Amino acid sequence: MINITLPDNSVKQYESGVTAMQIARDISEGLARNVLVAKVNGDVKDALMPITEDATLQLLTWRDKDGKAAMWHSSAHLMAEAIELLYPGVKFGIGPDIENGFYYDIDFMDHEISEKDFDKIEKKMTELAREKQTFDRKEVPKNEALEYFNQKGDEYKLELIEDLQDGDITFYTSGYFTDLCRGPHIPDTSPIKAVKLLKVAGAYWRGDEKRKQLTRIYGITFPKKKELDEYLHMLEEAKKRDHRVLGRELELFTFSQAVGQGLPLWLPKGAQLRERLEQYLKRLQRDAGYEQVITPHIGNVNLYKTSGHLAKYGKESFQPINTPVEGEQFFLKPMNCPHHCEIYNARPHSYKELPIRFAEFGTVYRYEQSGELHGLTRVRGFTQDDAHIFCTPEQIKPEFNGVIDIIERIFKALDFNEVKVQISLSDPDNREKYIGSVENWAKAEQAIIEVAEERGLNAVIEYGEAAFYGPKMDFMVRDAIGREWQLGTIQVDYNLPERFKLEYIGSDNEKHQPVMIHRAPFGSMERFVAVLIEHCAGNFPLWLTPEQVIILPISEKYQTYAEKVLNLLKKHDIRGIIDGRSEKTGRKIRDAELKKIPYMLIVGEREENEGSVSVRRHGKGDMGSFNTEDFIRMVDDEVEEMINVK
RNA sequence: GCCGGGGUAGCUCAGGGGCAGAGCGCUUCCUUGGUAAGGAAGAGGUCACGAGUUCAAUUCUCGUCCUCGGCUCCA
Repeated sequence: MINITLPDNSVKQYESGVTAMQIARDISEGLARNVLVAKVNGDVKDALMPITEDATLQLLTWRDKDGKAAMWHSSAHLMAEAIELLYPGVKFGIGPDIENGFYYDIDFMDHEISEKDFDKIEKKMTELAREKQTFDRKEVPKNEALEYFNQKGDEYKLELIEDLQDGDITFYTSGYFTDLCRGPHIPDTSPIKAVKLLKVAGAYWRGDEKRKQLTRIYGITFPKKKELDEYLHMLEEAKKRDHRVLGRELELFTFSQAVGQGLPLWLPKGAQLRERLEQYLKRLQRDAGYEQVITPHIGNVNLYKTSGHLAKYGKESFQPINTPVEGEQFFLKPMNCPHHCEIYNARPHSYKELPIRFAEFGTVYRYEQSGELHGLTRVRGFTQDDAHIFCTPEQIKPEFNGVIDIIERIFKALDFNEVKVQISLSDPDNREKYIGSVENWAKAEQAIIEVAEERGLNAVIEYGEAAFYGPKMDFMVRDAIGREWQLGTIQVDYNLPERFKLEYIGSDNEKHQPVMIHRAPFGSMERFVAVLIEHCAGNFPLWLTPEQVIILPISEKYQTYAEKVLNLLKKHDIRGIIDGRSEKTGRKIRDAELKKIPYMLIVGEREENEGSVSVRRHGKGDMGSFNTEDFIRMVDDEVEEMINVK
């Protein structure tokens, strides 16, 4: 007999060899129907795998992340089975589950495949799923495994098996399809009720661009049709929020072929919005002891020799600018740090001055690969909300705290309420790839971990993810429809202080090297605005939005009164416009709603007589009549509340 | 950079070897109104750019640029 500990800490005894499925059935038939896989002593296993020793057991269903993963991985097998039946002779690469669904990389040989074929494959998958095919696991000796795929003529699987140890190889068979697979899988195909193939794309075998490109088909499955519909609705919603579409509709930014790929042009409304963001951050930074600096857009090639960037990125970036002077070369700056180091070096510093914080909205240029460019999230010219903090090793911790204060204020002011933090530290088994002393790294990493703990940040620590020059902390936000975006970053740097020979005189009258901290709460203005647009679907917070108020006179007779109201708003720094067209009120309201202007003020005879405005809130409807002064106070209060959140 | 879609009016898109199309938007006129589309008329195009095939190319072929979905990359 073995002891099985369930999540509620109750312990049950079973015969050795019992399966998770049997235990589930023992608890309730309903649970057994929903079990997809099981976590046995912390490892996710097939629900039908015999358990032969004492174990903690957690039964996983569609509600669990690992349950979904198993379902989608099994769906990848199901898709492969359908494709093998429809296109005999195709060869298979790998087919894992991913965050949303699964894919399979397939060499279709002579078959042409496109989205037009999805319908046929989906139908076949649904048909096979209804057969309630079981996923049967089998351990296979290496030579047998090779023999199987040799006969099948699948060189991709053969290559995968070559890399595996004899004894570690398992096959899963479902219906007519057998695949090399570690598992785990769901018990049978019956939970796969709704199937949708999403897109087809090319992907190199093993991610190597020198090797053959396979066809990758992405798909997703659900246990209920309704859930699939909801998912597809979410995708539609995401499409509507696409910042490239909203950016055009709301006249925020554009691109021009004539100017060049990946070089955004900010339109007046977009520039206004961006400037407001910059002003806001500048104010926070001024209060936190930062000093603004301004540096040129280019730097002499020698600057980048010193920084080391030339050797690493020179060929893959924008090429140098030549001058009439033979041999003189300048580079567009790909980052602001070297310039800021030179500012630091402009005169000697005492320890009493530290920390020194230089801030600059610095525009930089990086030659990103053409296929990587995407709207405002990935561009070739962008502005970082950059700052560099020069401090002593002891000051790392308070400086991190100060930066996090700023980042948290910003996220709150912009309604990003779910924030995750990733702390990237060095790989303890691979010390030699990092620059800087072991003691300094330990000190900095300790400081970062402590800060995260003391502040109760929702943080994960990743060892080996640090840059060669220092550990870092990255901030991820979840947007309104559940997608995660990486925004702010704080990075410790031991490299540039060394390369630029940065120093300060300590209390011991000796020279010491300061630590440099790079930080950008937004990341870049471009990327941040893109994420913000998609987060709020273009409905910007009142304090930030280009036009806060639109005045809608009922008819041209009230144009003068509308102008009077507008002037009053202007005096209180409220941004507004008048829709003076000879259209009906219904029409003006509709257009203002589509332009996502937060407040609509309808004014006619009644309002003119009373000195009032009829207020309509975007997306919410009629709020009734307000004394104009009261309305102004309401707007002021709403703006204050957003900006001054603690 | 690589693979695969695509580029026709400001936007969304239809069309197709021989007169360039629709809806929305825009302009003008009529209408002067009360919480999501009032009516009429009009303007607007080198069919991305360059070459080739053809009596004739927006349409077919090739190249370039741009764009979209992936892959790779990301100081």
